[in-house]
Amino acid sequence: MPSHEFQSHDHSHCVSDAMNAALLHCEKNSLKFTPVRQRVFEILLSEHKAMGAYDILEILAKEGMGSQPPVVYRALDFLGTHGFVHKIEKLNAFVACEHPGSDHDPAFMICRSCTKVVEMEGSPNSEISTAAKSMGFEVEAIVVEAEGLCPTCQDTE
Amino acid sequence: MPSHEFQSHDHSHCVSDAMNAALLHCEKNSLKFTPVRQRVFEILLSEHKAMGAYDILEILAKEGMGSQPPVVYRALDFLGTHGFVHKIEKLNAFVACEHPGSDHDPAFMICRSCTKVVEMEGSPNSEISTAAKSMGFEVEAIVVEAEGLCPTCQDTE
DNA sequence: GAGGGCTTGATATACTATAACAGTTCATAT
DNA sequence: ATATGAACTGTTATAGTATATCAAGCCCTC
Ligand SMILES: [Zn+2]
Ligand SMILES: [Zn+2]
Ligand SMILES: [Zn+2]
Ligand SMILES: [Zn+2]
Repeated sequence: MPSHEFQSHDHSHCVSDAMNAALLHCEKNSLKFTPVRQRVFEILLSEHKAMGAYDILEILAKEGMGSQPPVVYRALDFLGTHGFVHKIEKLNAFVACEHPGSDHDPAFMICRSCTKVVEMEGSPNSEISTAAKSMGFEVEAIVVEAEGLCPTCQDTE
Repeated sequence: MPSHEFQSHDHSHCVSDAMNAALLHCEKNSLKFTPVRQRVFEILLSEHKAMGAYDILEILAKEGMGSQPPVVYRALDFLGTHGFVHKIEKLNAFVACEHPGSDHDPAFMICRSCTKVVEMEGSPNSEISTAAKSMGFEVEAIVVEAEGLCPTCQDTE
């Protein structure tokens, strides 16, 4: 399966896989996957792009699901806590997780041209953990965000 | 020299080394290291901690060096462009660079307890670059920020 | 059916960052 | 020496991101 998310692909699978994983996980852990939370997750799943909280809020508001910031921030907090979405610190924005179910420190590639965001496979940060450990630093979470050009945008430059 | 910046150390060396390197670099490249820029850099050098733009601004204002946000953001932009300071995306805050002179993608350790921030040696992100390259992604800049507990704060927990 | 925990609604506010324009300074070119 | 222009600073206004707080509703359970 070399088709990764920068290339065109059957995106409906991304959506249904992620949503099913989330539904299952909430079911198993008695988490309340409420309409607002579910809708925010759907919105983030619609594309492999990061969205700002206020962009999401605007969509929610149009649909009559809450029009104030705390609504969306609370939903994002829930989704983040349970690993369904990640925050992209560099962009102050949020993306749906592409590796649902697994507990992981995500690492991202952000295309500055098409603005797509893709999660790397396998959390390639053992090197960082090692470097930190060698200084006696105990790592609890790692932010890794690579910005640049995706394969498609390199061609069309 | 295993004394790294989480431990107590002769910090005046950090300050003077960084300031000298900056002065030299500006001299060599005909950059205008103006009073505001120099003072902002000094403020960031005073501790190995990240400071918010408005924290810096507050100090500047007390000293009569400009009291409006653009003043500090412009100074930070200059200092960042020329590699004297880095932004910590996770904190929306800024730190003085600990490896002046070298052009580098920084990588940080952030202690959540004492809030000190230390730059790792050697930009340990070849693993990430490799992973990205294998997907055809061309990396231009990398954010690496590890959050956790520094050696000192692990003991006192 | 009363209590308690969690979710949502709503208001207000805090925090972070930039746009735009005016005034100054300083180096350079005529 | 003066004009020109680029870059820096001052200032006002505004945009964008995030949280604190309190009130009201829902759901589970005891
Ligand atoms: Zn997809
Ligand atoms: Zn993920
Ligand atoms: Zn020091
Ligand atoms: Zn540095």
